[in-house]
Amino acid sequence: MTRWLTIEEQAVWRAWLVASSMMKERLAGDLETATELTDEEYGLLVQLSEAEGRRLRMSSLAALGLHSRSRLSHSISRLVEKGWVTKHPCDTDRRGSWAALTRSGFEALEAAAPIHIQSVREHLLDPLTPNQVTQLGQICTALAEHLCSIEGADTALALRVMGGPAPEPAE
Amino acid sequence: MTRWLTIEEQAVWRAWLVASSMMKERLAGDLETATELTDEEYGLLVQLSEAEGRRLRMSSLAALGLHSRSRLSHSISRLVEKGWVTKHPCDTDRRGSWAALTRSGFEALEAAAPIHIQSVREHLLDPLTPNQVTQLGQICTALAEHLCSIEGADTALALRVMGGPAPEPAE
DNA sequence: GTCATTTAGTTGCTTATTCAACTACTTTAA
DNA sequence: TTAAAGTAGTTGAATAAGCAACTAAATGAC
Repeated sequence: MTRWLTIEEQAVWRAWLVASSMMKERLAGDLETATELTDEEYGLLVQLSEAEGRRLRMSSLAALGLHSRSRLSHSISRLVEKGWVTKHPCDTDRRGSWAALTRSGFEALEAAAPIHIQSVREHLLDPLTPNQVTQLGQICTALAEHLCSIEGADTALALRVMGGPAPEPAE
Repeated sequence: MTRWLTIEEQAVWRAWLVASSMMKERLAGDLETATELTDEEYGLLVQLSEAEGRRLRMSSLAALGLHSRSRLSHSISRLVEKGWVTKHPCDTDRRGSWAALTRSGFEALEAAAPIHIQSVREHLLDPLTPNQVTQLGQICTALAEHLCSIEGADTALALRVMGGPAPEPAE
């Protein structure tokens, strides 16, 4: 027998659903109207920008984000065409290849970051009390841990890298 | 000047990002492996099932969910082909049309609902303490209100209808 | 060493999503 | 009453995503 959701549980679930989908749309919209990057591109470039040497193996990149291998391959090709990423072979494993952020990719990212940060503040942080922000962090961490444990993913890694904020203007 | 995110703020944002995207993926996955409905189809059928007469105008359906008009049109066509939805013209406004849940659509939904509920419990509610569930509800409601107010959408409507849980086995 | 297996990544085909243009009807207002 | 503007919805072409088959290299078993 199915244990139905109570009214309160339904309300929580729906609020989550609405908030998370609207948030995603809104942040993507803000980014795409104010910069030359889409949300997806931004995410990939951020990952690269934060990696050592501003480059990552395709497999690492796929493991981090939520891209399938195939989608990643397609997406990166587009980024290469736009001149924001270059690819070069890996010499310790000749099957592999590196995707590296170019100067111009980095610049595009630098230009987009303030918009994105502003958007996160405005739509996620500012509407909540400081207490709620803390609570939200704890809650989402718990959820992420649960979800990672289920699929054997590494939470620490996921939380460290995904969709991060800013390209360190870096040395 | 950009006001950067603090470490704590970054952590909250990333936890949110990871949790919401993994949640979406996981729930969709659970549904699609255990039922004949995709996540998107489920959402549309739920909306229809909860509407009066189990039917809605295309425009209402578009306004509720996050589908563009065009996407909705395509999606509904597919549902019609599968026999889960029928369309008929609206006689008070001859431009308009109704999308109505069929018997077989309703049955598909009934079969899928327990899976979905179970999934929501397992991945969203159960990993949290009762307190956290309450907090999450308040937080997401606040966020949804903020986001709705920005784009002039009706929060009450969004929270009432979107992505709901169960087809009331109904009279 | 050599054959089977696994892993890295790409490619092509199918399906889905978006965008812009379009038809048809309603509403407004002169 | 008729022209202008707005609204409901669809369609078709272009782009993106997902799936399965594929190449090539590395690993592991014997």
